[in-house]
Amino acid sequence: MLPVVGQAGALSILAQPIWEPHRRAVPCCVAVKDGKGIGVDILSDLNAAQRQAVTAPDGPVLVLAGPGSGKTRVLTRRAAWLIQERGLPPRRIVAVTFTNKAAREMRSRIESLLGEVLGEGLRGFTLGTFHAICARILRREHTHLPVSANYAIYDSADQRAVMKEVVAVDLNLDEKRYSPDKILARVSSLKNELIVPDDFRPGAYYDEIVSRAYRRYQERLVANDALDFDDLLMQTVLLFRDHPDVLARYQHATDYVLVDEFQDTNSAQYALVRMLSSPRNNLFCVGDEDQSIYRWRGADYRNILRLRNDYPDLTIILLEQNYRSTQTILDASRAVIDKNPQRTPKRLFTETPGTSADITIYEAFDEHDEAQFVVDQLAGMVAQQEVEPGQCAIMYRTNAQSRALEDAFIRAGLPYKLVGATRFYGRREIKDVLAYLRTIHNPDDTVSLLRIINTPPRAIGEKTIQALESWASSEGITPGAALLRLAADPGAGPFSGKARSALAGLGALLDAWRQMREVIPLGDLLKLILDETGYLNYHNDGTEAGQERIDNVLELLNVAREYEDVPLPEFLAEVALVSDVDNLSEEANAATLLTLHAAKGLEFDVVFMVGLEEGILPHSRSQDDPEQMAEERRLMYVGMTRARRKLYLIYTFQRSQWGESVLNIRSRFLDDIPDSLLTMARGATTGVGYRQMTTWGLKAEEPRPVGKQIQFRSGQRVVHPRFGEGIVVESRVSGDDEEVTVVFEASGLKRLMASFANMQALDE
DNA sequence: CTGATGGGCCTTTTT
DNA sequence: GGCCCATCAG
Repeated sequence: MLPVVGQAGALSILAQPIWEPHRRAVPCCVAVKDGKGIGVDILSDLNAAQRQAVTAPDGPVLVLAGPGSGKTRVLTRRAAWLIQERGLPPRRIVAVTFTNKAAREMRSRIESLLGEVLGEGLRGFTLGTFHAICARILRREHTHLPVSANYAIYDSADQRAVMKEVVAVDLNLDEKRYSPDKILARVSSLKNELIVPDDFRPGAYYDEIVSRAYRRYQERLVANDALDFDDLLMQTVLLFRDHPDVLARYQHATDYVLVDEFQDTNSAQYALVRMLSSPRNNLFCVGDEDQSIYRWRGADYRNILRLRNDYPDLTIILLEQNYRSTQTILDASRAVIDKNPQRTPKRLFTETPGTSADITIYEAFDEHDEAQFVVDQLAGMVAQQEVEPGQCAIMYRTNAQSRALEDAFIRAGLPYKLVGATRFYGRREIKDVLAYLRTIHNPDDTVSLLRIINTPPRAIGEKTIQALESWASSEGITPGAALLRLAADPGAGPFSGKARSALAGLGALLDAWRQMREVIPLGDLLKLILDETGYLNYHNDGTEAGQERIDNVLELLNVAREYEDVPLPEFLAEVALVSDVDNLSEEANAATLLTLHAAKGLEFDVVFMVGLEEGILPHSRSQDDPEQMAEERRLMYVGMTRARRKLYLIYTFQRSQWGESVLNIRSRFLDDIPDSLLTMARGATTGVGYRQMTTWGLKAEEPRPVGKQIQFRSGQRVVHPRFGEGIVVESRVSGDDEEVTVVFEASGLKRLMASFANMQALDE
């Protein structure tokens, strides 16, 4: 028997006005005592172009805003202006941002701008990411969907679990040949293009598999009462397309739509923006095609062009004055981005002069030297009181690069903030605990149930799970529902004594929690789960890693206590949609380590960009596609333009990648910056290619002669009859021969045996 | 049924 | 260098 619970949450959602978001219990700072007058402020401190944008007439507006040109400022002022000068009620405005953090900041800025004039604050103002806004719409309109109002939001790990089942069980294919991740990537791009399984016409054989997998995957999601990230967008668009009455309701409730980071919208998001803002077409988009870095996620900066075509009366405003960086940093960034074809040329300028000392270029020996250099420079500047640590950032292309940097910071005893890498909400222990909450909330979410069914171990193994699943399916219910039935009627089902008591025990716990959640706050519920499962003790193995896991769970408990009076579904949805940047704390005065992607929209006094090497930035996976290469260049541009006063550009001579040493050539992007804008730090050289390595030849460790005398030394120039000229990287005795590693000018890295290679040493 | 161990893979970026 | 998976002994 299923207990009837969960109505309260649903009702409180339905009772809200159509657009009203849930307001968190966490106090949000409303700067009421701003002292300034009311009304005049909105246009103060704006340049002509910014003012033009803020006060633009109704209808579609596109603001093309270069980095540091006051994009956020224009967006918030526009919203405030609409509310105050045009008298629009906040609840009739929809504003979309790229991250939750940006949304939070925008809200508090508007509130402080408008001050007391807004008695009740921004009540009903719809402000959030596309995903968050869509999640809310879908929950409210679930009757038109195949899922309930309690639907779970699956992240990539959950998606993977589902797709693995699809490939292995439903399609009976080899996971090695048909990687779930690859298929998911295809499915994701199909969803971003709004292509449902029925509309997909596979051409090649592989797509035939994708098509079948896509269909089964969707079926499994529905069976789990779940949607994935891409569904949030696609299903909302489909909902609006197939139910004109629903769309009309939202359109009537919406007078104005504002969109930030417009260059990073995908087809689904673009469709959504068009639908919502129609028929009034009061649409205000802000973006910069040069900062479009999410192509791989379906984003298409050409939406900016589409906007021009779709709205012939589009007002376009260019913001070209930069208020962030020095002239030197701006010139160097421009030298890099100017090489991209097909872009609107911009004349970015600043009134802040600069010198060539603003940009330092450094060739490190390897990633450890690189990290040490960063730490030394940082510590030096902080000691001289030239900069606050919190105003410094170290940026890299891939998360894997953070490790060496972290090590150096730890060894130097310097604090740092790390964005991404092992994302808080991606950690195993956090996912475990959230899976408990998700199962309580929605027992049909089988992915979550399977995650916790034997975590911590409670003697429910593979065999028992299979028995549960087959019994559930014979009864026509989900495994979660089967567990609850077993709790109510421990005699049901075909289970042996041990398995039966284990399953019924878990079912009873679930059942009890499901009833408790109605009457106790979220934090208490979580505490109860931790206590009754012994989850913390499960990780208490005396190791450092175990303690860290416990700390993380306790941290989650703190978060849950902040959401005390928030209904469970709201909490789960919010938690599923938080990004790393959202959690970036402003409090700690420590340097920030983050990927270039995560750096978008942020600014720092001092920026270190590391790993500026061919294969890393630009990434090797982008080499053969000009479009992707253009995106790598934009990534470089985004990184450089984050810096206010000082920019370090760093690359290494050699780097360990995949556990072995690799010799890298410095990034082509560096060579696009005129020397006159740069200062060379020790070790840096201009000019491309392997020649720079001679600098390090002497620094490289001398091979220790073991028994036999060696012929070649690292750093030595050699010539090979077939490969031509090169430089020895390493040479060591191997058996009774000598193994020489050489990087050749023409053909790159080769490993050769001295006795066969017939190489000649060259004199310098 | 669990935990330890070793081999074969990779690794871009994230809401 | 690390993660996931399969395998095996208790």
